[in-house]
Amino acid sequence: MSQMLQIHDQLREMILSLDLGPGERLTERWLESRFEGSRTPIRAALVRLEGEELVRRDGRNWIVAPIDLGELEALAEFRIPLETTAVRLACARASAADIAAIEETLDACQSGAPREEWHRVGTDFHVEIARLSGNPFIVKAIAGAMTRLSRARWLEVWTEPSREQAWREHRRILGFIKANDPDAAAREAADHITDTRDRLLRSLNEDRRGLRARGFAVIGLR
Amino acid sequence: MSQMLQIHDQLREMILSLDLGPGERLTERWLESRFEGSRTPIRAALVRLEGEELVRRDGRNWIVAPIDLGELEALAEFRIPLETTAVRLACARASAADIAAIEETLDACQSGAPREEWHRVGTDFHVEIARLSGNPFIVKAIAGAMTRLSRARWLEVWTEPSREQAWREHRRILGFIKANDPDAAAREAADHITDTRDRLLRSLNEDRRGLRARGFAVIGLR
DNA sequence: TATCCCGGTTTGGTATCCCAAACAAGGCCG
DNA sequence: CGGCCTTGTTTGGGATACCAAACCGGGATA
Repeated sequence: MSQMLQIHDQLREMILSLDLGPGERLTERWLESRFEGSRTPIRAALVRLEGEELVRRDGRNWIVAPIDLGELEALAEFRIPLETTAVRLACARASAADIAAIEETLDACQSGAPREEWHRVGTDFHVEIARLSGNPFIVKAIAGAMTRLSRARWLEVWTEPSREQAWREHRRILGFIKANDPDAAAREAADHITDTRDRLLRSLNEDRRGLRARGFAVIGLR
Repeated sequence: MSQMLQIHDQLREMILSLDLGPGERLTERWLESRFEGSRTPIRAALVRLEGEELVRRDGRNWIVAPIDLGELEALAEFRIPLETTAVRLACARASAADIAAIEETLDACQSGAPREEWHRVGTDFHVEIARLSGNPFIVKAIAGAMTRLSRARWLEVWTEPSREQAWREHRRILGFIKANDPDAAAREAADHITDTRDRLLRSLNEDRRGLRARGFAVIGLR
């Protein structure tokens, strides 16, 4: 693979895993030594990441895109019509095998699994469901939304019950798709998005102090 | 403005206006002489345009993204839930002044206006409506969708009646928002998207010969 | 002591250079 | 005569060189 793509992927991973702090400045020279490549591929990777809004310009400088917790509401508002549409289409179009494959990945994530695993599966679920819709625009839009959500979800304090709750909701959505009940699936999907948003916001609100202590500027959180 | 952004904007314009044919190869050296800049900013512009899917890689080469007329259905399917949501939100959130501003741009486009004007206003309308929703994710998604539609709409043979029809539908959507009737606005918006898609597909189907004559590969058109 | 100014340093923006791989054309061999 | 290989050219990928602007810090000054 080209060096630029390697750098892009690594940098992306570092950003999404909060290895690089939101708002942190990135100098091309630092990245140059960090990745042992010249500025050319680094620059390309940065431009690419800028398109994904994971990196942003601040004047002439590059910075890791800050997390704006205020956009969590807008994000849910955006996801609801898309995901309800996605599950409706999935009812009409998904094959039993596709559904079974998603069921398997859900089952593979047991209570004991590491947090990274839960995080990834919880995100991928929505993208995979979107894929069942067969509509590439919906898939890309949801994938983008989940990416934007991803870092905020790392900030959340995950309790066992809330984790189980989300898992059950995923399971229910999938069940309604399997049962070919588009209305119920859509209702369940919308509720799930709302619930998840509320859980996330509640957790962040309760943990404001903890967030600040960990050095996160809690911006946009009402 | 930086040279890279100038190149990006110009190239983007050339692509969207079909000045550069879909599928046409772009060599960095040609762009270098065309824009009288070095390869560095040109490559950055290309990477950026790749993110907008206006340019694509074909092996090691850069090409102008082909038009896939087969995605027109998926595009409508994607837009309907988003735009119905947008108009609903607009009913709740838009100020009279915002609505009036859009009305004005509609009125400013009279029958005698050049085709470019109609094209632009017809595209911008949807983005402006989305903006009334106050949700930046919806705005960006719809803007992206309209960009993807843009080139296909240039291929359409525009008749005076169909142009008037679209204008009336825009007017009606706006009217329902103004009247604060979200259900009617949503229904109208969905119908408009469906109608527009059908008009476009019908026109392209009837004009297959013309398209081929103009050198367009009619791919993905059922 | 607070402020302003100035020069040195760092940074991103651009131009060039080098390279390996892809490509195309021409010639060689079967 | 046709297919294959060779070789010269073109292309994109990466590295480096150079520049102007932004930034920073220290010293002079009010």
